Amino acid sequence: MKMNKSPSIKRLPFYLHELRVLANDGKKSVSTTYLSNLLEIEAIVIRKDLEMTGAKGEPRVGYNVLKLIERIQKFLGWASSYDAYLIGAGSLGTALLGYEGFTDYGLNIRAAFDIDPKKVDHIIHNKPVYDIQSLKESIEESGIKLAILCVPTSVAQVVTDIIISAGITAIWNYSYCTLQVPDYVVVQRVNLAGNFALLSMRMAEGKGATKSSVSARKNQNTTDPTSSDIIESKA
Amino acid sequence: MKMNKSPSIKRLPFYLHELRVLANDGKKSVSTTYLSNLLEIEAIVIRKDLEMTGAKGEPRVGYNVLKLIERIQKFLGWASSYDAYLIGAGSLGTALLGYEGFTDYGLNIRAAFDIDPKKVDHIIHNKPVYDIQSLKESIEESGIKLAILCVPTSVAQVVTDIIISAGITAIWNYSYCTLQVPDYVVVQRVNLAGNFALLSMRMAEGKGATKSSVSARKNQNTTDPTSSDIIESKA
DNA sequence: TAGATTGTTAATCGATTAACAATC
DNA sequence: TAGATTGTTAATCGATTAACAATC
Repeated sequence: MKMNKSPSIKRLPFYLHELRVLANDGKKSVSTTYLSNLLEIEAIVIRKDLEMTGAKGEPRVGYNVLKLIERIQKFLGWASSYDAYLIGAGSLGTALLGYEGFTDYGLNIRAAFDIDPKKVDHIIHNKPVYDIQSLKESIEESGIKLAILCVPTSVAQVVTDIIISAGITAIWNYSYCTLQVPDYVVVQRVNLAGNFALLSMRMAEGKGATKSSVSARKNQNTTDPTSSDIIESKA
Repeated sequence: MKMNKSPSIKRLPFYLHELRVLANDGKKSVSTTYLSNLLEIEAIVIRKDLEMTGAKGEPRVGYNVLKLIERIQKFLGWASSYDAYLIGAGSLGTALLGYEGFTDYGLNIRAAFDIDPKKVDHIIHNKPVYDIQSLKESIEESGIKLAILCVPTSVAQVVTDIIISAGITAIWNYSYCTLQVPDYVVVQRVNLAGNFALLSMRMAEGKGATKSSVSARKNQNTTDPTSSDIIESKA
């Protein structure tokens, strides 16, 4: 049984999302063939991924939707919520503050920190924004271990050093730079550029296909959730 | 020679970024060992990736910085600029409009489209925001082929159908849903959830490492740019 | 020369895919 | 039973890693 494969892990949230929709619709069970059609991922791939979570299906029937949701959530550690601080409430940080989908990941942004006096001590998307001066103290007092880093590249390393010294052990890095951190700190890096690189390569290939030359067959292959656009650290 | 490996392609923008910094500093040549230290990617991996672009290095010296930049840009198709429309100027869309780094990817957002009268016909981050009613016409007239999709999940498919009928052939999908598109349309999907899944799995592992129990050895392994957090379509 | 590097070939590792047995 | 499905085992494919020759 495979235990920790990144491509598989990255696909799990897709299953989870669809399963929640199904659960909402009152569906009791679901087959991998059904999910396969929905997500355009091969059924055998889905089955292998689910195996990793320890989920058990029933031949001829499929998987129990609620049990499967529970399994995946537990496997990902999304059953309970991670508290986090968001650092840098610029345009990207503000967008993330407003992203309600994070609760689906079991992620709870408790507060944001910024240097801009116009933002400090205000509320953005229902989250308090504090002065970055108080960041170290807040981390120490709250015991929060996870930081979402959205500061400019120029200060990313300095801020990183500070938050690590305050007790942060996991960083979701939206700043476009390689952070120097001690071994025990986990950094997960967002790589929008890499994602766009894949898109532009595929646009460039083109294969001469234009709208008019295209067959009318069922659309497919538009999404290969094997890879993605954000970078992770080694385990 | 490997020709189209996604993990490699996603790493290229990292090299490009550092190379530009080096070029700015007036550095003439660079070795893969140097880049390796900077990016925490194995030198042999970098060499293999560069080989893919057709770049040639000089034993004992390294690669010419400017030539390498040119090579990578050409390989990625970033030498000339892609014009794009951004659809949905909500919090995420607004953040992307303000992201100046896109010019580094050869991406030029020409305008945004939204349904909100408070935004329509205004300027956000120096980009005009038009009524989404005029989207179809604008695509047809401008001949723009690339759309950055930031609309709510509930309308993503409808909007997708419209823009494809208007001539869009490539979609960078920030909406969290699987889009149904014809074969000739390329969809690159952002998978923040998958990225966070990797982070939370690694946080959960933990291995009991706490700040105090940690060795002081040189930080490393904090970034493995092999995978990322956004999803791509099949070629 | 010794050493730092590129570039090439082979080996290993890991993920996907295929085949098919088992289930009811 | 036939058929839809899960689950398991083996085969294939692709990416990384290792080893080392070539260069100056």
